[in-house]
Amino acid sequence: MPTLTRKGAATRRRILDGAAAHIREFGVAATTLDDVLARTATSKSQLFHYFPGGREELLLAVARLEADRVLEDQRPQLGDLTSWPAWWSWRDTVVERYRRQGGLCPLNAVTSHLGEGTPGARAVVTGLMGRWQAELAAGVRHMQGAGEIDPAVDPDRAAAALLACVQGGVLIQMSTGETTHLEAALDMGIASLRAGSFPAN
Amino acid sequence: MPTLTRKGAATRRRILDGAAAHIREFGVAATTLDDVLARTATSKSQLFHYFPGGREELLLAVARLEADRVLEDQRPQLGDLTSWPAWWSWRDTVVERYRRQGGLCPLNAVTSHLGEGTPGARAVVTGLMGRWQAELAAGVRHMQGAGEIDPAVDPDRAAAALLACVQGGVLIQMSTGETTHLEAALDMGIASLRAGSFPAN
DNA sequence: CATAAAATGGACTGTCAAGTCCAAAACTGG
DNA sequence: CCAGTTTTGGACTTGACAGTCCATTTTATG
Repeated sequence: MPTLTRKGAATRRRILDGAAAHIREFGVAATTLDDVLARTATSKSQLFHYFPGGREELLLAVARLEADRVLEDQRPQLGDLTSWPAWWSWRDTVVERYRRQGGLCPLNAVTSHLGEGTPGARAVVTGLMGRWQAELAAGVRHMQGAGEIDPAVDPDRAAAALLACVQGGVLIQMSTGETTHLEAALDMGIASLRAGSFPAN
Repeated sequence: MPTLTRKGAATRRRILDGAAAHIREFGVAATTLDDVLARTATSKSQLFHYFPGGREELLLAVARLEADRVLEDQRPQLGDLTSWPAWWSWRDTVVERYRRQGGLCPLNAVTSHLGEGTPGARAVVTGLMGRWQAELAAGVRHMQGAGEIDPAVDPDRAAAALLACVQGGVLIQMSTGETTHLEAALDMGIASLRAGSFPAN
């Protein structure tokens, strides 16, 4: 594996960012390697130099990039779910983030295009879900510690449900273009936490 | 548009079913027209005879097929949400349906491959969501009529949240292979209905 | 400045799959 | 059985796009 010079690292990053941008704009199917090259003013040999695995490796890298972005875009609210106002503030952040993104989810697009055959693609999504759920669960535990949530609630299960609310809301937004479902589901999820109306198991 | 003879209709159906089956087995990306032809013992000219729009039209037809199947697989429970046991029974049906399907959703796969460019693809999903939500909302209204759900709850909004729970649960199952999230979200959703812990707006 | 390693340009190849075409066969209704 | 329509076979065309290759330039380092 060749060591990257500063220039090399910059080129690699340019390709990666360009690919991500093009995908966000036109979708995965409509993104060819040549498109990326044209947009980033690079050549084939460069792309294959930095991504020896070709298209697949590049898409996977984009997936990782987008996955990281998802959590970053929820900072700092996601890491600070320590009061009801904080939960609502997180809710608003999420809704706003996806509203801005418009009815399309680059991460879902990329992984669904990489498809089942690619073990790496699944891992990226699974990892993201795991981290996300863990942070939500931490928030639930904190609220339990503060006596705001019934201690009988299973934090992981509650976090799982909440995560599903977000995912479902976003998925539906992808076809309707509206965030109505996302908002309704989040509101219900948080209200449910608060009311302690979670089933025990 | 030529009128279909009995034989022609049979061939068309064979192609459609074969395409759907192949997609469920290998995914959209790994499904070429030639694959479908081989599996269904038909020829190119037949495929283009019955699906003049080619691949895109075929995929759209598959999407419609899968969309219909989604609701059908929830019968009769979905249409009969008239008591709490009925709601739980519906819940079990949904979970079981997706467990059987395994971690992959042909409908999502197809539409995400058709991508944004295709107005028809969106319409199929939007239509499905609309019908689904309407049936859930009807169930909520019925329960309100029976005095089992707080009349202050907005049935459409509650149905929207519930639908998001299902979608999110399924989406997560696509990467984890587990139905844990789906179950947690559904349990929360129904419990929330029952407890009347829905936010008013 | 010399040398090796890394970076770059871009032409070239091979493959694969969508879509076209026409002629032959089968079916329909009278 | 006949004329018209639908159905079928499968070869052929076309285009696109991933991936290869090698020559050249640039950069790092002692």
